[in-house]
Amino acid sequence: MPAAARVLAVKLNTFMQLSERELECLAQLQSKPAHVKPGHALVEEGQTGHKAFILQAGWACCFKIMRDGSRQIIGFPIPGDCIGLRSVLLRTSDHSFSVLTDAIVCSVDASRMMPLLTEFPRLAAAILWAASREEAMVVEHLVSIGRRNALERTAHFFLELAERLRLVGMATETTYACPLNQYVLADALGLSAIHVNRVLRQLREQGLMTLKGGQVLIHDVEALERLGGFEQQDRAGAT
Amino acid sequence: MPAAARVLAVKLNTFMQLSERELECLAQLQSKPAHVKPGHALVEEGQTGHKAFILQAGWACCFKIMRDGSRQIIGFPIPGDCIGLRSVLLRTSDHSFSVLTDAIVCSVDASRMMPLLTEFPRLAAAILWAASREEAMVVEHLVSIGRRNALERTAHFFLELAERLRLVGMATETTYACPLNQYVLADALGLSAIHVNRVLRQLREQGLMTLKGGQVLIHDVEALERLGGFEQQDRAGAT
DNA sequence: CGACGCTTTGACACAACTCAACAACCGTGG
DNA sequence: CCACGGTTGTTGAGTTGTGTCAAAGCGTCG
Repeated sequence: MPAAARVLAVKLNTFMQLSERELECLAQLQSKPAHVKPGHALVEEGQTGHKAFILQAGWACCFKIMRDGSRQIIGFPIPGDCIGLRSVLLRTSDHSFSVLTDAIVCSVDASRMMPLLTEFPRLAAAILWAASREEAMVVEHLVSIGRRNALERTAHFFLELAERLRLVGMATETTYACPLNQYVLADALGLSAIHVNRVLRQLREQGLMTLKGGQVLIHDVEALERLGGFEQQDRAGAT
Repeated sequence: MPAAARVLAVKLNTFMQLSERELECLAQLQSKPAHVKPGHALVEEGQTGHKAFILQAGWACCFKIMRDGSRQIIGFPIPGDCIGLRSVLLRTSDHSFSVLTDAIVCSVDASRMMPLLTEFPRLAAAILWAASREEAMVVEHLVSIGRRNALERTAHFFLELAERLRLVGMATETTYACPLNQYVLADALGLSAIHVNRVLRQLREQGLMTLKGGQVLIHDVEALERLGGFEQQDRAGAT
């Protein structure tokens, strides 16, 4: 299996042990990894070509654009995450994806996807599991925007990101690279860019965390978790 | 197949034609329908008993409680919807479910769920599809809270609800029964109950819609859709 | 060097929240 | 039958969090 295609396999493996045969199939599903430039849109909302991708390296975001031009970012896929899984199943994509940094993606052949699910049911279950985890993240995001104020919300966001990145070895306990600027953060957190700035300053002045030069530094994990109402998730799978 | 168990089947059938055998299995998965009283909690957050339910009649909501006691409602399952599908796959339930009116539910035997997915792959695909649709709703909700103001958000909410209810024959073009009070609406819309009241008044005074005595009346669909940025969804499935 | 993208800051406006009170509606029980 | 308490809806006044506008600081890159 090509090295790049292995990211997804590693992830699904945490849910259930996959056989040689299943792993091979998973690998065949993925095209040769392709480089993508920042700003490139992988999927446009409303698009009907049922495309899916697996992010191998780099940062991306999925979002919806409102009529007035503002946008809401739904989430930030990190390496190993599926992009546009839903658009394969539903007829059209209900949101857009674009790449934020130089990235590497494998596209997934959607036409081969459905038969695969039928042929390798365990793989289907694993994918269902991955989709569930993704939905859980969206739910947490929804709760955050609905019932946390800007400060709590931002604290929670960076903690959750830290945890996800740690799982794929892209973060230490207290620091990680984060190429998201304040405009992007604003669209994710449901705030204005200017307010994000104010909030980041507060977090900095209270000695909780710093975002500078694309690097997140968490100074006081405990206090930050208390502020953001963050709870370490048990993300192990079943069976 | 018991009449009550058919709700789900009808829904999945809109995605793909299911065989006799598959339908039968689907029916066997569901327990005898049980009555549930308002306020009853079906699933508690953090609970590890992997239970899932299918709502047959009545209204329910799924939500998360914050440390400070406030809550965010994620969504309102309506008849035919799955409750707690994710908690079967992830180890623990990440949010709570409770019933708002007198309701009828079938519980789904989770231990039989996983083997079933392996044995009836097409059923697994159908369930994956249903899960995708549910996630799309959560995403739309997220966008609403993040980037729409109270008025737009409320308009959008009642339109989306109308559309969903219409699919199961519980709404006409312009009216439906809606037993949600302003406190519940507030927790769903990420607002305070008092502000919901003001918003409802505005909608009423502008001749757009009325919520009175548990009945929603849409006076001007077009204007309401324009206000809420609502787009009729194509919800047909693939294959 | 200037242009550009991103960050930072201040002053002000406004949407939504809080608190407090009251009104309408209900089922219950005297 | 009416009085009652509980729930839900309604309204006003004042506060606060967040958005908007405007402008300046700072790096980087061509």
